[in-house]
Amino acid sequence: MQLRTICNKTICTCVSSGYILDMSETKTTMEDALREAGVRMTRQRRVLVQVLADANDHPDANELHRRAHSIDPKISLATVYRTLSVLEEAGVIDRHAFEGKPARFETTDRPHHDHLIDIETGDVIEFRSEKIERLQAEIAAELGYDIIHHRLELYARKQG
Amino acid sequence: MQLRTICNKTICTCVSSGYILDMSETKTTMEDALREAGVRMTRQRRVLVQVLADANDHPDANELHRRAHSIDPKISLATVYRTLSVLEEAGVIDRHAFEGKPARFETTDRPHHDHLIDIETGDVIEFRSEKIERLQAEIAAELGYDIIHHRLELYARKQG
DNA sequence: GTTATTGCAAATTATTTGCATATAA
DNA sequence: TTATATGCAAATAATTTGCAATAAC
Repeated sequence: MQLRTICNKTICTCVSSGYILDMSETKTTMEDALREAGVRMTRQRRVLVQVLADANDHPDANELHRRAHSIDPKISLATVYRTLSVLEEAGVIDRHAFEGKPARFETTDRPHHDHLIDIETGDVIEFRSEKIERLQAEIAAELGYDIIHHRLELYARKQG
Repeated sequence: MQLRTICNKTICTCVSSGYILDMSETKTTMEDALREAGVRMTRQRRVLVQVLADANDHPDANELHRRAHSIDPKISLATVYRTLSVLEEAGVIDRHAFEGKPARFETTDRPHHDHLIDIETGDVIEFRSEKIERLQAEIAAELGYDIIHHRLELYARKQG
């Protein structure tokens, strides 16, 4: 299992594949995908895409606004929220609503994964289990359903 | 796999154990547990415990208030919220925050289970998979964590 | 009798929306 | 040029809280 620690906020790990990609290309890829989807590229959207591509944690709307604002003060929180919905719609970001807390976002450039949340610190660790993925699909099928998406979160405390 | 359908709002199933218990005793059990925990039993709390014990779906605070109110109009929404926190704290109910929607509650009298949410209708189906439970614990352990609680939700659409 | 709980209304938090103006295509 | 996006401020939705009145133990 590969493990990557980034600041004291977020840890990214890829349990099975363990591959890490070049983030510098993420922004371009996202913009391409957005044009593809017919999304009008405004200055504000470009900034937000930038901020999201650069983020290696799971920031919420407020934090994204803070970061975007420091690059270009001409960007409002309302636009951040509206843009996040557009980007989510276009499939370039994922929205996670962890317990009670405001929604947090991340780009979809890495393969699907689930999250372990450190309940003491709020840190987020990403992981992926093929077995669990498979079992989920089996269960849904048994119940006569197709999974559209799912959410697996482990709220945990460091051992020892 | 056992399956129990209740109104067009919620379906309860127990994948592995499939046991169904006598709900008429749930209220007494809850009140006992609460006294045990040193929780002062007010008229409002008794009503809410009643409503929760009778519920076989996953009502939100508003709906619980509606039901409680119809038994005893002298109960406010604020008290419902406050009581729900007390009951959760005491471990007699679980709080679930499904995507975006307000939190929904259920008694903890049945064994732990996860949820499949029908994204068309909002229906909730309960299921349990020992294998997934085990895998989760293994993953957390591998990352050096102990799971305090977790959340697995399958957002799905009926087949065909 | 003392301390915790209630109801009410006001506050808070996260997010959304209406509308006049600005901007991408 | 024409539809779409933006900023601002006000609206909404879910939940929480302060405080004086009330009820549990």
